[in-house]
Amino acid sequence: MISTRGRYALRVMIDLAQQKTDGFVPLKEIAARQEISEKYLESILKLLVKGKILTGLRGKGGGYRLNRAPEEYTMTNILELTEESLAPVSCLSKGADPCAKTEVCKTIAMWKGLDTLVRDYLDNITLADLVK
Amino acid sequence: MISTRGRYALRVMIDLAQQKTDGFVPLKEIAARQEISEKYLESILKLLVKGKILTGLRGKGGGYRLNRAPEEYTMTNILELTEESLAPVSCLSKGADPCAKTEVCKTIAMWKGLDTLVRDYLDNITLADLVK
DNA sequence: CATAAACCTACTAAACAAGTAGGAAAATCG
DNA sequence: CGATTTTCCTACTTGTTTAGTAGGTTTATG
Repeated sequence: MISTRGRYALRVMIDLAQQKTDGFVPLKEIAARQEISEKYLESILKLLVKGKILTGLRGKGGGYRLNRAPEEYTMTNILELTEESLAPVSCLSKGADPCAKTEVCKTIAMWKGLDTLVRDYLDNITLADLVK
Repeated sequence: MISTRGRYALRVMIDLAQQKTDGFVPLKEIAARQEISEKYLESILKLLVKGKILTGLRGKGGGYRLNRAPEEYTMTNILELTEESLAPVSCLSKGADPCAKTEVCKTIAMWKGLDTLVRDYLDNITLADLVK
């Protein structure tokens, strides 16, 4: 289940993609438009900056800006920064300790199939698709 | 992300489907085979009995038994009993309070698409497929 | 130098996951 | 009946995560 964090991140990205200016947009404005607490949003934007999908600029005239064109962001790009893991089961998470029962596990193929299905779906939707 | 509860439930169902006897199988045996704590497993089996996919019989000679043939159980049938919700976002959960922003939400179509995708996938895998 | 902005650290409250403990009720068998 | 086996039921614990808050520091502009 995608968390509030991920859904908010997505809303921010959409908000930024919709701004026609190519300047920096202050958090305050985004928070107001999206009706999300400034402080909480701040912690989410920090993740997006750290993940290099946004740039933040301090000081007067500063704010946040997309690093690429909306077509260049997939849902996976955005959500993997906030969600820790998009895998359906923990043993398929990136860097998970390998399961001792892999050999006898009757379910792993099913989970891998689901993982691929979800990932393909999210990889093929871009920010531009949502803004349209 | 599917919880331990859900994964254990699935393992139990597979375990029961693999028993050739059509009698009742005591929890103790399942727990031993699956290497899961008896007490924890108990709380999971309670959910499955409550959800009517297993029957429990008390007393000597008692235990648990599948209610239907393995082909008759879909993954959704099993997982929805332990997972609270299989929806990708909370506003799509059964009985969720409707989102006030539905009208303007740019993401709902994407989430519905994902929900359908996952549900179709899990609806078309049966317990029998995993036991094979 | 004032102001506006991102950045950073720390804290809180509530919910949930995973697991534990102890006993009550029911069925069987001698 | 009475011992045993088994599910059923209630309650507790412990750790982690979510969602959010608070307050201050750094950086850039005019």
